[in-house]
Amino acid sequence: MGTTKSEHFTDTQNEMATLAKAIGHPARIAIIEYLIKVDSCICGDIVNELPLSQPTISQHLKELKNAGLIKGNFEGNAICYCLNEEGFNKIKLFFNHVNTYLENKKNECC
Amino acid sequence: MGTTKSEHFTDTQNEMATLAKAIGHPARIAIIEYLIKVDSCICGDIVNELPLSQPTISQHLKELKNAGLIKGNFEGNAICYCLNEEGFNKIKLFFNHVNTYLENKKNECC
DNA sequence: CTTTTATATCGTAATATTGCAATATAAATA
DNA sequence: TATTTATATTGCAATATTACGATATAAAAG
Repeated sequence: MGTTKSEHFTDTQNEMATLAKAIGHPARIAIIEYLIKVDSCICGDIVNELPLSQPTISQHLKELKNAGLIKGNFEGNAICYCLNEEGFNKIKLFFNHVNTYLENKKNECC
Repeated sequence: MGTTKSEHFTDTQNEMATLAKAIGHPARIAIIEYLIKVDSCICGDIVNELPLSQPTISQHLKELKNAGLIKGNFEGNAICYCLNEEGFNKIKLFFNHVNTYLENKKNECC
């Protein structure tokens, strides 16, 4: 009890859920938006941009990285993170599917 | 401690996080996909489609509804749920922003 | 009115997430 | 080498999520 029953769903469903879940926190949205805004890697300065402690931010970065939404490179003693297109492309596939449906759906029951 | 510090983020960031979080569970992905597959409201039959108990499914439907991703109508003694375009349009705005960036980004640091 | 059918809510246990202080690690610089 | 700088990890408390049995609710069917 308490654990998501991942084994009962398809790999695609679990993967999509993992991606969405990783995006499902305002701090992580803020990180993604910041990466877009500065159009460059973030090396440390993100800690000054967010109202959260360094360990908490490090944890959020790790989750985004594990989900495949950002990737990081070592640059001397700093680490640079930027968006990982691969993860966002998977999300795009899912929402393209949803949006195509919504644009063409026939039933008007609700 | 333990609670997301929503008050430190913008309304848009919090709203987007709520939407993504609602999608961030394989059962809720499965519900969305099923709604698309059958191209009609679901009235009870979703309980037979998912490997989860009726109360658990009811809870997942509630979360999708609260997030604005599905909407429901009473049909006699049943309730019919279908996708709510409004919620998905908000998500679309966010990912359009991300995708536009990814297609045009200049820096190649990572 | 009673029973059936469909769905929601309550209560609770198991687990996951969030956040941070303290500490570790590891490269850069003095 | 010692110190500084940047980031990660550990450990823990607070809270949230997931799941389900039991029960409530409410309309339909009998």
